[in-house]
Amino acid sequence: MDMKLKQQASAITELTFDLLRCCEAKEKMFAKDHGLKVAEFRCLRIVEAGKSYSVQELATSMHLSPSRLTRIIDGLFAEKLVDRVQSIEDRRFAKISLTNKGQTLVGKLKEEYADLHGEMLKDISSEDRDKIYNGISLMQGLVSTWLVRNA
Amino acid sequence: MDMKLKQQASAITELTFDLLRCCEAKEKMFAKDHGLKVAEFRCLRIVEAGKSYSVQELATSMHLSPSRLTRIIDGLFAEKLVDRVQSIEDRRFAKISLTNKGQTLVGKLKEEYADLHGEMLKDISSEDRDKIYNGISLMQGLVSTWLVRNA
DNA sequence: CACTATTTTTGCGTTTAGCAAAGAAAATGT
DNA sequence: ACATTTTCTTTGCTAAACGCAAAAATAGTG
Repeated sequence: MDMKLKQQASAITELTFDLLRCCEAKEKMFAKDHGLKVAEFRCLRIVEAGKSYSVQELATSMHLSPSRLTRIIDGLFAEKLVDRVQSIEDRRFAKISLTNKGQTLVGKLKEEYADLHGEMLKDISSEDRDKIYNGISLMQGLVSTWLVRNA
Repeated sequence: MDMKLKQQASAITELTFDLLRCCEAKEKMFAKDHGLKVAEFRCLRIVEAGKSYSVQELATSMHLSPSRLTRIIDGLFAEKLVDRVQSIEDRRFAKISLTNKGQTLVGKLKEEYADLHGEMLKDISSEDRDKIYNGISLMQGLVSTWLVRNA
């Protein structure tokens, strides 16, 4: 009886596809409104204040190539949003971290991006919000492990 | 007490963001494996056999500009996957539809893309699949209406 | 110290995307 | 009837996003 699975898979495929398009549009709008390129916004969004990252770490967590990350970081560095120093222990490594200016911006960015989602979520019940959280959480886990196995 | 909302919004923001990156990687892999550009796959995925579409229809449903669509269709046309004819009633309109070759491909594409998701979903319970469906469905609706209002 | 492995950067080509202007056809006003 | 405006698509141009392969720099190893 995995007719059921097939049907569910089909529906979820369709829905995820649509969600993706919408969220991409949403990200693009948000980045533009804040004077950032989409790639820059995506990168800033994952660096935490105080921590430092290698190019590779950022690349893998963004699902991009290291060379691509070099370019994105170039941009952020030019805007003085991140520092880039050679690691002392192993000078092959770069250590990328937020400048003060970067920290301020990222703080604002995260705040406002969450607010945007708050705006979307404010008219539904708390239970429905939990349903969204649980559903997306499950899906994210599945896609993520699938990717690891198939990449 | 909309502290709760803020917290939920924050968590959903984070999760959606991660899901997005993974699904983009997934789409890219799938398109590449089928010898298609990502944009082409995305376009083919929304055209149904037997129907015909204007450039604008495709553009809006893909959240892209008409000019971008012209180029994507150029590519599909060159590969003889779609036909492009002038509408007889109003010759400003283009009527884009799948060729036989296109129909065959799209059928296979949809089948295999759903199978890929079936593969991901096969090890969880039917109830959890419903949770995913419900969660993503809710979210998709919210983002979609938000976009309409804010674009 | 030569050789190999790792990390990042550079050069280059491809893909994705939109804007503004042009082109073509229909609708509208006078 | 025909000039004007509107609508739909395409073209020319530019920017952004991205990865591959080679180079550069450093570390580790026989």
